[in-house]
Amino acid sequence: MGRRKLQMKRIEDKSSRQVTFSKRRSGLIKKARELSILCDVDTAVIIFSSHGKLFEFSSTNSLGNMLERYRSHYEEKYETSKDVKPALISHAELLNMIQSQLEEQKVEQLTLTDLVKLEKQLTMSLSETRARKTELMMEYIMSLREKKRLLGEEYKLLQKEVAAMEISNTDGNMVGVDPPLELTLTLLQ
Amino acid sequence: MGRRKLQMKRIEDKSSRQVTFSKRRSGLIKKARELSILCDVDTAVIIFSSHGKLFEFSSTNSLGNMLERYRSHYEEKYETSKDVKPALISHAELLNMIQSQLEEQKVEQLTLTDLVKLEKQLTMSLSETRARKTELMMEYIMSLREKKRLLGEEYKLLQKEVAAMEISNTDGNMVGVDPPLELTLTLLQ
DNA sequence: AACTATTTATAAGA
DNA sequence: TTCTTATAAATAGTT
Repeated sequence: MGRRKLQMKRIEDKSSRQVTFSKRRSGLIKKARELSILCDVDTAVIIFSSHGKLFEFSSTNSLGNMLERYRSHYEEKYETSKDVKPALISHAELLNMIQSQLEEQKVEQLTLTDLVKLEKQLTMSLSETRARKTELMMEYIMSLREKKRLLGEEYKLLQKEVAAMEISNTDGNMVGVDPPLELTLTLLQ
Repeated sequence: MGRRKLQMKRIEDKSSRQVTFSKRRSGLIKKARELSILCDVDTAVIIFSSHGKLFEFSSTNSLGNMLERYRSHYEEKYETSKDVKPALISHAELLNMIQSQLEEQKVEQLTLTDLVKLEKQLTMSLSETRARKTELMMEYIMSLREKKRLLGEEYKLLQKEVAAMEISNTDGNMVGVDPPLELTLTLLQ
């Protein structure tokens, strides 16, 4: 669809190959986006330029999700990568930045509804990330709590033993030691 | 490009949504193939229909190759930073979302330069927020460590007292109690 | 980066 | 569904 019909083979002229790459790349991504919106499906596009530069599109909030989904579609065994990362920024902040960036452009073109829609999109993707982060934090905190619990048990055991010694001491003639048994375990609550 | 211009939103009529899906899906894959041939690049497309059926295209022999390449590209990009994990939504993805949201507004008002500036702003703000979160987490972790440290000190004190009792017991005639003093404080490391 | 002549994709109709 | 066709959209070559 241009001035001439192209033969379907590599464009040899480097310059026009680059121009065509740029045009068709954005065209492809636009089509992928439209497909996902119009037909309510998830679409992803990955492009590696001849020099290894990556271009990507995903209709879901992360291309990683698509890839994971793709893998699970075929490979039942896929190591769930735990190296998932915290989300980073509030929606309000993000919107502020976007708005301020656009302020000098055509803010009047952006309705509140547009921003709300945008926020909704961002919210969805952020909430997932946030959930993963919370999970990781909870794991860590639970492991600390467990350590404290174990220590607390040892501590109580020791208390009992000390108490037993005291009793045996009152029966015998032991030199007085006055352990601070009133130490509570509030720290372990 | 048809008899009428479509609104860019989900096609509600199930039948025509299905027809459009079929047409545009093959169109998208055709475009992906042409892009890879004309411009000598590697392209992959993944589509999950609303009922989970997978459609795929890859210019290389296997889509798996593309995904591996994608993954290594991604990991390489972030491998150097140990503390900070990569965001689930990359800036590229974020920009995709923003752009798609704005597409029907006034895209022509947004130059690539604007988007690059926006991305830069986002990047800065993300790293700040990330740093702040790390700070907070560190604070929290440090407070837990402090609690453990205090508890450890009490524990050591108790050990000493028990040891003192034992010594006085060997001097006297105490009934044997054998406290597990070998309990270490490794948990507190 | 823009512009347009053409080709291509596709929405609705048959 | 599949084929047709009017029309929208993409884009090759040009400026």
